Amino acid sequence: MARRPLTTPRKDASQERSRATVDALVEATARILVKEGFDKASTNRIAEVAGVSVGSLYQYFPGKEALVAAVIERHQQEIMQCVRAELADVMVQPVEKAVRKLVAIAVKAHRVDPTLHRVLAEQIPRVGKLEKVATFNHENYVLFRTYLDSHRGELRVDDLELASFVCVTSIEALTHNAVLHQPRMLSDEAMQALIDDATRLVVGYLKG
Amino acid sequence: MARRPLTTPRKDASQERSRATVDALVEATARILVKEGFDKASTNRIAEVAGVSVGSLYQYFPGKEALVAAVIERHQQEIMQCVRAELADVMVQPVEKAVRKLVAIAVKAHRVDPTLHRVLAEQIPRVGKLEKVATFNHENYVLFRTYLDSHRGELRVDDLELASFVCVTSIEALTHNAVLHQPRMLSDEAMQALIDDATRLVVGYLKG
DNA sequence: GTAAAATATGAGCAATTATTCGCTTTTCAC
DNA sequence: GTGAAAAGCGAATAATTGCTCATATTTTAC
Repeated sequence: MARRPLTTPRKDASQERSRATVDALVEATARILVKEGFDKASTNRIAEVAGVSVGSLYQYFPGKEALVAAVIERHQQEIMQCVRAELADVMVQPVEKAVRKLVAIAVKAHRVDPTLHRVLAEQIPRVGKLEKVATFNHENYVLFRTYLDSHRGELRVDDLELASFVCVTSIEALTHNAVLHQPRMLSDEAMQALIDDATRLVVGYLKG
Repeated sequence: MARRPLTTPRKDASQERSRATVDALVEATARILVKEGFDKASTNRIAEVAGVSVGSLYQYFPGKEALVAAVIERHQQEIMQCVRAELADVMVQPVEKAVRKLVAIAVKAHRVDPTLHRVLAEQIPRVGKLEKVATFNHENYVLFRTYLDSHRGELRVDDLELASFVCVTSIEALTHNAVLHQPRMLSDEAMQALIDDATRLVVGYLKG
């Protein structure tokens, strides 16, 4: 078998300068996605906006898809960072308190760079490497499942798998649509009303 | 001002042969979307698969976006055709019956060509002409809002706008994810369990 | 039949986009 | 300081795609 040509794009950036380059490229991709949309995000354009040459781009990313994937990953890291701390103490709360908190957290998560979030949700074709990236929700699902397990006594649902699916899907959809598509719900009072109702929806379901 | 050149793509297909061409193009677009994905759907490829020339394509469609839009429209027509009849009698049912029926209808709707539905939901960037096409849900929203209005007496929600949003969003998300992402729920019993739970979720919320 | 209108063709041009590679500059290790 | 490795450069090339137009075929109307 022939050895892979040396021209294969390398991946790791060991020096600080190169880490800055990688950063600039990801940041530029995000900015273009938000300001100009997905189809304007060509490799040449990204490099230009990042202030680096295309050559450098291909040194760290095999193509545009990888850039977009990096943007998504970074965005999810940001969300998780802002959310992880609050998740811990939800686990030991009774159902009503826990669900209310979870909904609030979901809203908060969707308010981290909502414009980017919207573009990622609406403009990025989930193909190739981007296919699995939407697995974000699975983590939530497992966590919620665990919570239900340990509070089984308070609940009137028998199929916890199904219940987790119902709750996580509903909370995610409600907060997502509210933040990204319902301008009317952006005020603090409106959002509080949504949190109240979403909580009532889910708690009513769980406690029969 | 200069007159638009005569080369502007025309739109209507008056003869039967041309209607067949248009049909073949839309059908080919759908097939490519499903089998090869969005980015493989170039105008040349679409024409090739349809068995017509690119020239003919541009005679009826200004570009690829219009083709995709046509596919979406056709798909929604198919769904509506299969659903409209059932919708009518929901309006006069009491809450529990009505919601259960609505959920069942939503499931049915998502089972009309689910593969295409999935591609349309996940791979098509909502830009340009495709931006508004996702307004599908708004129709559901208005209809449901009307239903709540005329059954206000049975309900324990005060903000009907919010309630409509909560119910429609939840039902749509649950059925969509169940049909398209949860292989485990495809069996008839599993689907019945989902319908039961989704109904309980929404009815519990509406009747306090 | 025949002329006009409608429809179909596809090679080919234009424009865009992805990607490479020979070369320069910077940084690191000693 | 010096050599080697890392990082950066960008014009040039390759590949893809969108789209037109001069020409050919089919249909319609009379």
